[in-house]
Amino acid sequence: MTSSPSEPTGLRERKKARTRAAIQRHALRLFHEQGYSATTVDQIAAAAEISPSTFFRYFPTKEDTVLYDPFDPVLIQAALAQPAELSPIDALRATMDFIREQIPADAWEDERQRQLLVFREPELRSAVMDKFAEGIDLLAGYAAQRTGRPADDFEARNWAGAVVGVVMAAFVGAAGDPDADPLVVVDQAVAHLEAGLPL
Amino acid sequence: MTSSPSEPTGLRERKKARTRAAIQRHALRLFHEQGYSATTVDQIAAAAEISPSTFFRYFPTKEDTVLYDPFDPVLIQAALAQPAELSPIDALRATMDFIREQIPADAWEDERQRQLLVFREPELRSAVMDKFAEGIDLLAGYAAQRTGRPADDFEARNWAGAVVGVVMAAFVGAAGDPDADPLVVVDQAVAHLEAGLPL
DNA sequence: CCGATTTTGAGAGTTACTCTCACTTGGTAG
DNA sequence: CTACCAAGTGAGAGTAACTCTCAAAATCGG
Repeated sequence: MTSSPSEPTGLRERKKARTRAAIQRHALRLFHEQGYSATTVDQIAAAAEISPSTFFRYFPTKEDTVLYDPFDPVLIQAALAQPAELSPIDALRATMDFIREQIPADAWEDERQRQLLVFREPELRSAVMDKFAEGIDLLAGYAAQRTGRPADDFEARNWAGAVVGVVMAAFVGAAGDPDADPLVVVDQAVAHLEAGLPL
Repeated sequence: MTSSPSEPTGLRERKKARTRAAIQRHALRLFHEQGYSATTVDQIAAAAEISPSTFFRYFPTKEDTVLYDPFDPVLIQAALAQPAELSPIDALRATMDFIREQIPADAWEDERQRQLLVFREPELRSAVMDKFAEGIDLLAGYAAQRTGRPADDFEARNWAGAVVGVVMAAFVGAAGDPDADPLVVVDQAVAHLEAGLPL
């Protein structure tokens, strides 16, 4: 498959990574073909040519095959790398611009497919919402640090809640629309938030 | 055949309501005593003196014994009853005041216990987050209606997302603190949101 | 090449949930 | 009062997501 750019790891680790990727790929394909709940772990294991017990060594739950977002760590890295002069919200915007420029279009398309699946299946939706909630903690710490406040500052938390909420609304609203670009929608949402949410 | 069930006075219906309440009561008690995942449906059924299959006739899933919020419909009713002159956010505040005045203290205490449980158990947390997400749709429609906008208005949705996000942040932040009064925390959160989220 | 470590597969066990079927019980009409 | 119907119930079989254990196989370090 895709040749790793520079991974001087042992054969063991490469094989592991390949198996992991294979499981995820086959899982997503099967979910796409038959739906999430109609696909059993046994089917995924069979498709990836591993035993069912091995499946659970790679993914703690069936959900996790879909839930893992490869861009999450990239995004966090980019956010932390923003210049300190920027306000939290400007830093956020700059981070999104970074994504727009750095992520190749086809990878982004895969990611969109994943998002669509995740918002369509009710079982997965709730798991994703929980990830959003985790995002509040992350963003709150980020905002607190950037504005020189204590880590558990109430206003920083509140701000983070509003940002995540606005993003959540955008995603939930656009869940059915396969043509909506999440980045654009989030951009608009953040702008409206920054303007003080005029109604 | 009797086709006007406007009066819930049959012996059958009363028994049903009693069984339902008994299941829920024993479920919550057992969850409190042993933890949520350590409690099996069979145990709940045994405690409520019904067969396991009957359990699922009353609650589609084990989660649902905890997830049902008795104040939800009351809250929605109260929100809809607010005078039209109030801005969406003032209407919201007035609704919370209504709760504060109308809900008896002991019922509210039970509700707080339930909330604590729900935010502590990771399995339940994600389900609750999904309920929050549903809240966005509800609030968005509410705000749109109050400001004379189309039901799917972007800014109304966005506003709803921010409000729900802020509330979510408050709850998640106060999840571990059994002394925090949710109403007070939400009050502060909404005030900060209204002030434009200064950081 | 050999011994230690890691990874894997087979299989048994638990639990949430589904479905079917026969039985009982509450409500009602004659 | 009786006979009948529909609703509520329990027993039990079945499925699927996990969990755990143990032994075989692959990989690695020396």
